[in-house]
This record gives sequence, structure tokens and C-alpha cells, in this order.
Amino acid sequence: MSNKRDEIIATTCRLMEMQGYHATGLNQILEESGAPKGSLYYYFPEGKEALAIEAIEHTSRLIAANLRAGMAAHDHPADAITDFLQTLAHYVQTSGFQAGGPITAIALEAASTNEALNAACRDAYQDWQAIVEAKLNEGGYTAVRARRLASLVIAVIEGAIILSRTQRNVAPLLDAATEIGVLLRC
Amino acid sequence: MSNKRDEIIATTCRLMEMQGYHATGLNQILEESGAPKGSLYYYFPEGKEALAIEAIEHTSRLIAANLRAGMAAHDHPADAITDFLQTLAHYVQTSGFQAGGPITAIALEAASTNEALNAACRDAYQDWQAIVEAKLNEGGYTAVRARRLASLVIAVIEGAIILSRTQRNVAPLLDAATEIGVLLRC
DNA sequence: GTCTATAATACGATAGAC
DNA sequence: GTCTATCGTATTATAGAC
Repeated sequence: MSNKRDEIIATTCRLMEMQGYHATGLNQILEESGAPKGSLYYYFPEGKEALAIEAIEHTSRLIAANLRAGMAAHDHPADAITDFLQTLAHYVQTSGFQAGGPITAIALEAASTNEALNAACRDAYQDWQAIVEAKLNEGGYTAVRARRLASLVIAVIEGAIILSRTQRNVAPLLDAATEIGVLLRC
Repeated sequence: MSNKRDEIIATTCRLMEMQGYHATGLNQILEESGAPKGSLYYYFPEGKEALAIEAIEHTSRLIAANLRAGMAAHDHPADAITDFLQTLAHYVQTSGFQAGGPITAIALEAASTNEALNAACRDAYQDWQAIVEAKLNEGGYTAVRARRLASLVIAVIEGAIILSRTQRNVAPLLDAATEIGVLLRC
């Protein structure tokens, strides 16, 4: 696995996280990664869409690892999820509200127009949800409630990131952390 | 206020709701609205960005009206918000999972790249949140909790729409409706 | 006022030198 | 393998006929 190839993927992740799929041009990816245009089509002969899919998968694995670590850090799911949201708030703030919604922009742009990108996003969300759901099952919730709550947690993560980035303020993420903690102790 | 001008705005709303800002071309807007290119720049001499801002404001007012009607439809905030999310689920489903996140895509694309669009999205979210917050205050929650919960409700609406559209399944919206109802009765 | 034709530019993708 | 130059086609925006 080449080093420059990884750098192209990393740059694609970063730019599409900030701007989305269509707003991110291949030229910009090449400029910021330092790679020339020939290299891009050598490594990704199938073009922009294939590159975006690899970027989504890379980001998905990264978030999944963070989620797993976060869930393992506390016994009670409420503590784990609250802590995860607070850590996310810190991350969004230190990025200057540029990072945080790794695949959300692509998910929305492509939800009804691009089948391949949609599938990649769908897989990512389901992986994340399964991690949270497993933690809730361990925590003693009923199976049906664990599934519902896991879905809600992923929705809250995505939605609160959008609000925080739009408002340039981490309050939505911190508020969500607090209230989801309350809900999980009901 | 011209009729054709309104039609251009309505088409812009619809297309950007599905595809986002950058993926929606002016040519496509003109094709689908039936207006010629000359008309667009007659009505919107400041170009695409100004058109998008008017589209955001139009959508924002529409959602605000729906939210107000939804909040007034039940005495208890929990019932009102649960009902609103279920109605939203129905709307997303009947649109074939194409509609629902009216300004979310633009909010993400422009969060860190376009100040004017970002401001328009920020205003929309704050208007919606104020409507929910007022209902929660009436419902007897403390001021600080009403603010936190209103923020969470808007985040859940946005996040659950994203998941439902990506998965082509209204379960995330319906799950959110159920669990937010539980939380609001804590 | 309404429209067509077109300019200027950026895009994704490719061809071919080395 | 790595790169440069370039193609064809989108894009936004404008100029000018009627």
C-alpha cells in the first residue's frame, strides 16, 4: 500500500468532511496532497466516485474504532455515550468547527442520486449503530429498546454535529450529551 | 411578486433539498422550473448564492409554520414532538426518501466555506429551536432544561432524517419519535 | 421585461512522454 | 510508475437582440 495513495485518501476525507462531495474538486485534492493528477488516476483508475468510496470506508473504520474505545471506557452505557459526545464536542471545537461530520455531507448529497456512495454511507451508519447497540444490550436494556436507542444515539451524533458546526458553538453537542445521559437512565 | 420568480425558488428548494448546493446547477433549476436563463438573472441579479439564500429562508418559514402547528396540536410537549416526528416520517416516506432535510445539505457544505449561506442556515435552526423551546417552557420544564431539550429535538430531527434517507427506511425517525417521547416524560 | 447566444472558467478524465 | 499537457463538457455569469 503506497504512501502517496494513503495521503490522497486522507486529503479526500478531510476536504469532503468540510465541503461535501461535489464541492471538493480533484484539483484541490491534488494540490493539498501534493500529488500530481497522473498519480490520482494511476491509483484510482475508476475516478472520483471510487476515491470517495474509499475515503468513506476509511473514515468509517476510524469512527468505529473511536466508538468501540469509547464504549469500552465506561461500565454504564449512559456514561460511555455521554463521554463520547463530550469528546466529540472537544474535537469539533479544536478543529475550528470544520471537522466532525465525516460522511454526513456525502450521505445527504448522494442519498437519492448516487447508489454506490449511498451504499457506502449506509454501511458506515449500520456499523456504528451495531457498536452502540451491543453496548446497550450488555447494559441490560431489552433488545428492542437497545436497537431503538442505538439508532437515536447515531442520529443525535449526526444532528448535533450539524448544529454545532452551523452555529460555531459546541453547546448542541454538550446539551445532547447531558440529555441523552438522562434518557439512558430512565 | 412574480409567479415565475416563486417557481424558481420552489424548484431551487426542491433540488437543493435532494442534492445540496454545489450539485444543483442553475441549468437544472431552469429546466425543471421552465424558466429561461435570462429570467433567472433578471430576478436574481446577484446569482446563485442569493437564490440559495432566498430558498433557505422560504423553506425555513415553511418548516417553522409546520412546527408551530405541530406544537399547538397537543397539550403535552411529548405528544406534540412525538407526533411531529411521526408526521415527518410519513412525509419522508411518501417523497421516496428524496425530501426531508430541507437545508441540512447546504448547512454542511457551507458551514465552513460560505459565510452568507451559513448565516441563513443558522437563523433557520434558531427559529425552529425557539418554537420548540417555547412549547417546552409552557409545558413546565425549567428554562435551562427547555433550552437543552429544544436543541436536542432539532438535532434529532436533522439526524434522524439523514439516517432515514440514507437507509431508505423510516425506522430511525419512528424510533426517535418513541424514545424522545420517553425522555420528555422523565 | 423576456429571452438566446455566448463568454469565461472549472470540472472530471485521458493521452502519451519519460 | 510518475508526471504534464490537454480534451470535452460541465459550470456560473453576461451581453445584447427583441
